Amino acid sequence: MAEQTEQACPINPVVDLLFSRWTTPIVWVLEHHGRLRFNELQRLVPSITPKVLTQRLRQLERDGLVIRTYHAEIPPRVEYEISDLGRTLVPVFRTLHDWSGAHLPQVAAARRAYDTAQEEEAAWAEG
Amino acid sequence: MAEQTEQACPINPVVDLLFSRWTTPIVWVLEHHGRLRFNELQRLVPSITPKVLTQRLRQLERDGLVIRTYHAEIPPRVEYEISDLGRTLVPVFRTLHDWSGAHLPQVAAARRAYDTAQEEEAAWAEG
DNA sequence: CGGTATCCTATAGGATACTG
DNA sequence: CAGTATCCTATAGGATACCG
Repeated sequence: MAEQTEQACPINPVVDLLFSRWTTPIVWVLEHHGRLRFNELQRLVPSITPKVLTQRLRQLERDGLVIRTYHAEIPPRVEYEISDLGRTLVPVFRTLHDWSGAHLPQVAAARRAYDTAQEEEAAWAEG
Repeated sequence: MAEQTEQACPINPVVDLLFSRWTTPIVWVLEHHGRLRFNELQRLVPSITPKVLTQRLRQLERDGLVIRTYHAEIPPRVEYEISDLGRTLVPVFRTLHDWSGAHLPQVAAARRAYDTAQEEEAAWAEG
């Protein structure tokens, strides 16, 4: 199935890579705060649980977007930072951010229009 | 939670809007084939079930990215097409596509490196 | 400190059958 | 034709507790 979906939409692989849940907040925070320790990340990415944070960080590390550095001290210290490859996402994120600024209000308006149309339709069906 | 995640990452809303599952293939196909009927869409978006296709199309219609036209004929005919707002996504998708071409190979290489490192570590622990 | 382990639930989404 | 309706399952992810 994945292969066929890929064929129908060439950006599907990059969507899976970059926009699975929690990945953008983590990359964004690392991009803006530099090196961070696990607990700092957990504080800066609100309401993420340690389990899920670990999962996503491992995935991002494997994908080469994030670098994990383990310092064998007592107590142990682990630092996460964005990689050069991860930094190539900055213009991508800016594109998305720009699109948001320009067009999210239109989306909000479309939703309002759709919802009121639905309500009117329901009211009409009612009586 | 959604609000806090938004604060941590300003592109989170647009990610939720554009990159929830199935939305990019649908928008992509509509963008490249023009007007399509429900069953044509179902054929062009491989392996999607009618239930899920309906759900996503309703969402895209509500968000103003897709236009649904109902022709009250027998048999009924419904056409879906991308809206002007939806067409503003073309440069966004191109950005993602360009990033893929430039950097997905690096991601693949990073994964191979990570996996072989893991294997070696496992082999070393084994003896 | 930086995670694991375990358990649990909620939701997305698949399969199948049916209908105005 | 263009969907609904129903049932079902798999997975993501939350809560909590624990560990080297």
